[in-house]
Amino acid sequence: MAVTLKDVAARAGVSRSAVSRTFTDGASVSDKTRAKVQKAAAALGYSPNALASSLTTGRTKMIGLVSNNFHNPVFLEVFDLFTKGLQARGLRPLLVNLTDEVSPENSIRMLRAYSVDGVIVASSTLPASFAEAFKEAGVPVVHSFGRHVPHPKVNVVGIDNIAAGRMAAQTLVDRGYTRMAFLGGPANATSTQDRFAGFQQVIGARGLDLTVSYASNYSFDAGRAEMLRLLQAGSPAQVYFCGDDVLSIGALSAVQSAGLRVPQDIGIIGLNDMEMAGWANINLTTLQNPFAQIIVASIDLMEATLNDNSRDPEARLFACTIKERATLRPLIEG
Amino acid sequence: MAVTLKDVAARAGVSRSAVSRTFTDGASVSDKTRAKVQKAAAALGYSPNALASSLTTGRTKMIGLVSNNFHNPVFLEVFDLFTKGLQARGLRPLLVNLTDEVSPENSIRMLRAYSVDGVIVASSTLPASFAEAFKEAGVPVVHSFGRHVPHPKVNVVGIDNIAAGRMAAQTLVDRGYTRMAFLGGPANATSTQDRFAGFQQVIGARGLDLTVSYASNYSFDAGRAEMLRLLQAGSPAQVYFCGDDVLSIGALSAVQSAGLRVPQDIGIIGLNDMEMAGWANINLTTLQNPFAQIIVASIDLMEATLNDNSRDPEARLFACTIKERATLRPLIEG
DNA sequence: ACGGCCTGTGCAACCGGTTGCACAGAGGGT
DNA sequence: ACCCTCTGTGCAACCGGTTGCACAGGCCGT
Repeated sequence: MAVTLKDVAARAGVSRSAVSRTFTDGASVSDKTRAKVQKAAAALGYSPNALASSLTTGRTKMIGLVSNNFHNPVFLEVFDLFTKGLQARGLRPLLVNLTDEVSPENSIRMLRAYSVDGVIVASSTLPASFAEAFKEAGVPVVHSFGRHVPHPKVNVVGIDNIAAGRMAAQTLVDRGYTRMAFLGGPANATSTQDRFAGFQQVIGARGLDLTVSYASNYSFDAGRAEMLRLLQAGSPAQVYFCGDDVLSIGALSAVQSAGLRVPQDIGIIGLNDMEMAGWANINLTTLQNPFAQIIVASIDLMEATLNDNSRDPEARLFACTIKERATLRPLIEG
Repeated sequence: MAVTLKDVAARAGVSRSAVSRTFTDGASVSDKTRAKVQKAAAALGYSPNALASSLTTGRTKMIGLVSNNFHNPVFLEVFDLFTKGLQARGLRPLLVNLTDEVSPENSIRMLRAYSVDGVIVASSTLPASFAEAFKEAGVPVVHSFGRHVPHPKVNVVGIDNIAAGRMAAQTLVDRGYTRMAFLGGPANATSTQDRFAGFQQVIGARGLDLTVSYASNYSFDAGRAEMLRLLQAGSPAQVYFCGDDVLSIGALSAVQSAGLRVPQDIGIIGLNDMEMAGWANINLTTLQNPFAQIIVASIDLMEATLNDNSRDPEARLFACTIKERATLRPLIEG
């Protein structure tokens, strides 16, 4: 059925090695044979079998793209950028949906069976140990959107969550808020903890009011439910720093449902700057997560690790920037 | 580095064939050798190389998942369901992001180089010819979210767009609307054309008013822009059937920005029932696209075609159902 | 004319598995 | 004791490529 090396060799009247060499760059072939081979290959519609060659070269150019975030719309943007970025470098994403699995064993076995060159764990909610298990299995790995630590065991790329917390706090202080609240994502997520730590640092240093609560997960419903609960409980804060845009949008809808106005009665600031945050009916002030930079850096790091799997793991982190829209009261001048 | 068949065979004191046979079901091995092999394999942490075996079996269990819809949030749900569904059957999705590519040649070459067993084209905006090119190249293919035709050249699974258009129209008629409008997606998309045809059938038969316009693409901004234009032009219709939920949400925001109320001043009905449509601050009445069914059917059809690539291509189509929320005036009783 | 070098080619072994075939040996029937 | 069948195993060839090595032949300098 499929046309192979041998067919091309026969038609071109050369050895199989000659054909193989014209299709691997850096190999030495004369112009004459190369021309013959290319003509025969074109006539037969031949293209080399990447998997067969991986058997001897040890490279498949496939990268496992592992994630468990298939419900937060920002991850569609993430998958878009990852697939485009990998394709642009000749790498192929083998997508793995973790869903309910928390232990990495199955994924490791599967991805090794398929001889992926490396694995990118794209998740803000998986623990560091997950990515580390791949490294222990000898698979080059990058954890994207993971927690930043000074000397990580595996490559990690993400935002500086502590700095982001500080930035959010400073933004609110500059606008004259005095009674703030933190409405985090799941309390046990390291990103939540780090953001809160940074937030608290700045608020605490000023001696301002700070209350804390957590949504059960990163979703609209969880954000709305938690904010409704807070409003019902009475005496809400002046402004809420939410763990994520989708949570913010849920909170926003709760505030509006309660007949209160944003930002006049209650302010909201999110984090991520997902596409939807910019929609005219939402117009959320938020900290912009530099997705594109993180993804480029992740792929860079992946390539570097592929070239030298013994290099020391590295943490690359990026700063968020504030994206001013319409859910905070204006800056106080002077 | 990696442990191979040979290592296991040596440790278990059997031939390589024996090892191979214990890992392929249906092969004849005695309980005694099987036990020996499994013990040795476990001790060495062996797992078979799927790509090497594909060389002789001709099956990789990899499926190309090709799409160009990386901006419509419903497709995150689609990818979630596809990856889970494929994984559950032991298939591995190799994700291809088409982005700006419209011609299938590159994808075909690439996917053949990786010997995928089949290809699922998941796109509502690619022409039928795209999927057909895979079939011509000898690759089993299913087009999900494609256009339904009675005798398709390739397997196609999707919704009955004409019936959906009729259902939308009937829903509006039942609520006493008399001046309706169709606010479609891109005018050259077959889904848009079919939905309009069905819509027009019912409206026309009653002699009711119908105006038509198109958004430049399936996005919030396009929906909002088009609706703002319509409102500015004056004398809007009583109700709009939008080509897609994300378009509806854009239109909804435009109506609200103009100071009009939904559904009192203007009604809106969408199509898809994306997660967001159910959010409390949107609450969009819409036709529910049976994603889960479509995806299960697509994978079923894929498996059937893998087992017999000469079977006749088949079209499976599913009906939408109306999801009542709050953007239409209530039903007229009696 | 001779030796040395350099380029390009083919042979054959190998990557990690699978599988048709021959055959050893156990077990059963008479 | 004999023959037959049946189960399980190993050998070796093969899947579609890559690559170390030997070597043919051309070219150069002297």
